[in-house]
Amino acid sequence: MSNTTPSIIIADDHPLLLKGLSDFLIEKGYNLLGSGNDGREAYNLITQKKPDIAILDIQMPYMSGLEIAQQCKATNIETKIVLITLHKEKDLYQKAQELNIFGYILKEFALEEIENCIKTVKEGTPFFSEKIKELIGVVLVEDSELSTLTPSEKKILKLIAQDKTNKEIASQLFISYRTVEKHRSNIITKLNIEPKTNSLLIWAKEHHDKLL
Amino acid sequence: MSNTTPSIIIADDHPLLLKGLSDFLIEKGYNLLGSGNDGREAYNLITQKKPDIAILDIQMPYMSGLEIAQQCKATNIETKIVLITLHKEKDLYQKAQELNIFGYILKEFALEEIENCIKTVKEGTPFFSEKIKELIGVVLVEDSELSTLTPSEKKILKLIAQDKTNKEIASQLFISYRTVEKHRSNIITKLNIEPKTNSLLIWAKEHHDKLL
DNA sequence: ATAAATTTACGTGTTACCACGTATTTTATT
DNA sequence: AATAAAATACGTGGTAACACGTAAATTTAT
Repeated sequence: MSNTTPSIIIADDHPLLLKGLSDFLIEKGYNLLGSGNDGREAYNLITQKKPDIAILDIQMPYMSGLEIAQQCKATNIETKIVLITLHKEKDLYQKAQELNIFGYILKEFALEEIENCIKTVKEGTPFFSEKIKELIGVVLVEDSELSTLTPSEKKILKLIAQDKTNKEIASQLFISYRTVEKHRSNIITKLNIEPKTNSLLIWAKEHHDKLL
Repeated sequence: MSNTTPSIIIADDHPLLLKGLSDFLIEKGYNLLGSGNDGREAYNLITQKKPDIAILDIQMPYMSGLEIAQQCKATNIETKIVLITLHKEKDLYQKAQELNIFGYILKEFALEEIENCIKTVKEGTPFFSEKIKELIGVVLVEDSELSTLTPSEKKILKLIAQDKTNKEIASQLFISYRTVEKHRSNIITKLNIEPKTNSLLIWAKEHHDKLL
């Protein structure tokens, strides 16, 4: 492993957070090349300065941290992306595989964890905290359940989550409402949903994000 | 108005944010008496140092910013509370009236707004940003709908949001399930909910946060 | 081309949700 | 004490959701 300080750029649309992170990195002697207030600024910084590491908020105006990672992947920029966010994003794990995301930090993390993360990522090893890993465990199980559904079943599940009745779904998909009912029944069986009247609707609502 | 610098304490459970705010206030020459990482620390700081202003995160371990404001009100501490948060809390406006909350800052605010807020609050004038005020307009309408519900109706609505069936609700409240049905019917009428089968469940789920 | 999986559709029956009305008891309000 | 509001409960009828089974047409995979 090299001993050179990695070059870093950061971006967050929350001024306070950006200041906190910026001050911290400077105090610790990191080679901070620049900071941006939104996704566009962040992306420009990355393409211009080609930093070793980019620490980015997920939710930012103009471009999200994920979109930036996507662009970097597409244009073969080797900057390692570390995402930082408040929300425990559930489907991030898969995306982390596809894109070049090397780390994931929650904002409530202690400052020391950020140093750990930078150190680890600098050496090319992905860094995900324990809390994240717990979450991923749950998600993987749930996703394996979801993957047993056929395309039509997923489509119907999406519409259920959008408050459609069976009849509405049927007319929207040009099929009989009895077919929709059959699909519902099959979905319930596959997902092992408790046998209560509105449990499928409830399930669909709760997992709405995964259906997009 | 006085020209003395107001004494301030701050608290946030996000280290980065706390650092950002702390650094900023110090750089600007404010009289920062201390900072806390959670609600308990914040409350202790307030009771010990009696600052002019306390800038607190709403969501913190042990004690929320709101609970701290409540305690200060109860014990006649004159510290002016300014809340800072990421989430646009919806029912904050009414509470701001009851408690001694003098300001409300969103974390995405520019740093200058914080200075404005401190200046305004120091003079005893509440500070709420334009964005908050927009939100309050919407909330007041929605709350007026909710306030037409009787206590029992609200209780049942909560249970509906918790995925309970009518029978479950009935046995939990020791009333007939027919009574629950009647309440449901009345709630639907009062809230002007669209006449679809599970629209009440959907409504309850969507407004779940307001029912707590 | 044949087998397997998926989608489509229906029958029958149960339970839950919802509308609308009536009516008694309990709780507030004044 | 009197009136109003809220909570309790039932009747009746309609629609939606769900279980479980059967079965044909279609698509996908091998």
